[in-house]
This record gives sequence, C-alpha cells and structure tokens, in this order.
Amino acid sequence: MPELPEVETLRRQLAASVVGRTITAVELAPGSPSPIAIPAPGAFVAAMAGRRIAGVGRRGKYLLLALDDGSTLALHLRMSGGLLHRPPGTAPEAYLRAALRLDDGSELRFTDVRKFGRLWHVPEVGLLVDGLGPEPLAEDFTVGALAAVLSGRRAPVKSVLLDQRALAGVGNVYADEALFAAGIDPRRPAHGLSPQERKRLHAALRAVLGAAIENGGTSLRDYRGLEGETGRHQHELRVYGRAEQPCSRCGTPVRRVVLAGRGTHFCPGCQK
DNA sequence: CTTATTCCCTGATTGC
DNA sequence: TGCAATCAGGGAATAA
Repeated sequence: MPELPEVETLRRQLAASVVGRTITAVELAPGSPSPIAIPAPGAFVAAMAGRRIAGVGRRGKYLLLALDDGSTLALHLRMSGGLLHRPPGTAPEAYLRAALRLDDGSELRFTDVRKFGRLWHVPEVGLLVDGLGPEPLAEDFTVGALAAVLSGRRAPVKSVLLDQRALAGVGNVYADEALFAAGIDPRRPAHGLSPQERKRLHAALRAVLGAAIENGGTSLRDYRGLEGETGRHQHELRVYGRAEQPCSRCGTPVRRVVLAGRGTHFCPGCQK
C-alpha cells in the first residue's frame, strides 16, 4: 500500500531519472475502468504528446509531474498501483495500464492489479490537492499543528490520522507504526490526547515516516520502487502485520482489531 | 459539520 | 484436490 514514504521514494527517483525528458507518446491498455480520471482518455493522450517533464512533486500520496506548459500530470497509486521506469525494448509487465514513452526511448509505466489507481491531467493542481491536510514532514508541521488536526475530533485517533483532509499522506501501515512508537492506543478519541501524548505522536509520525523514506519504503504485497526493486522498511515494522506475535518491546502479543474499516495493530502492553 | 458504512477490484488465503 | 467464500485496503460516495 503506497503511502507517503513510498510516493516520496518514487518522487526522488523520478527527479533523478525523468525530469527534463519529453513525453513522445502515451499508450493506454484497454479495459475498464480507465486509469485516466481526467480528462477523457483520448484528450489525455493528445495532451501528453510533446510535453516536457519540468519537475516532480508530491502532495500527500499524490505524485505530481509538472509539465512545461504549466499543467500537471497527477498520479495516485491507491492500493496496488506501481510506477516503473523501463529501458527501451523492455517487455510489458502484467497489469500494465498506461505507458508514457519518453524521448530517450525509455518508458514510464503505470501498473495496477486492483485498478484503483488513477491519473489526472489538470491545468491547475490545486483542484486536486487543496482539500488535503498538512504535510507531516513539512517544517511548519509543529506540535501545535498536530493539536489543531486532533482538536474537536471524537473519532479514534487512528481514524483521524488516516483522514487525508486532516493529515496528508499517512495510511494504514504508518498510522499503526506511529501510534506504537508514541505509545498511544489507536482507539483513543483524538481530542483526548494529553499535550505530552501529542508531542510523542508528533515526533513518532515524523520519525517513522522519515525512517521509511530512508529505507526506500515498505514492500509488503505490492509496492516496488521505480526500477522494480523492493524497499527495506518492511523489516522495521513493529506492529503492522504482526498480530499474535510478541511485541518487540514488552513481549505482549500484538492485537489486531478493525477500526475505520481497516486492520489495526497495536500492543496492549505498550499503548495506553 | 461529524462519524460510520459500503463499494470498487482481484490475487491470496481460508474453509469445507 | 477443488471450488466458493472471505479478506486486504485508499478513498469516493452514501447514510445517519
């Protein structure tokens, strides 16, 4: 499940490999639903040809390719989407949904088993990302900013962390990991955290997300880097996917419950 | 405004 | 061994 660290890993790889390249053609695999959200597929293909990739950004879990005419090609991998940069002549992957051919003959390929991922071509990127909450790794994301995110929210703190309008980029894996690192029970009402707990959660979010980026992301079922390589952060997970196994810190079996419709992992011994 | 639930989609896993 | 039912989950849509 690509979350902020996985998308950021891809962004950094793209910055080093495709910025400055020009898109010569786009190929879309048949099948529905179309991976192109906006505009209609035909218009999308026509608009891409001849555009130079001027830069690559990220907002939450959106990857944003800035094009030379000021428009943006946005990509969201959702559950099982992948982005690959392949040399000329590479055989097509299974579940290939879209390919951007570049002027050096290489291809940027979007694959997606479960077909939830989407691409958008928009003249103004704000239309897509303005509703997102703050970036947890931004310099101005202070403890106070986290307090503002949590205030007035009676929902479980994990549900709020997953809410992209509250906080951008955190998904199921890193929400569980950050709450473990902060020693907070994911079921606690968000507004009930003490100042000390908010401080711990703030530090934990930034530490966990930062470490995952340094490790090139978490490769569980689906995520791969731009060259198809696996990340390394799956080896650092403390609670996610470890139900019934002893907590690495206190030995209590890790519990799994369902919260916000998502599998939620925590240590009853460490997280109060 | 809030929170909870359903749905999309398909490979992997589980149950009989 | 085979086949059907269940599970996984990001986010949009819907319900309350």
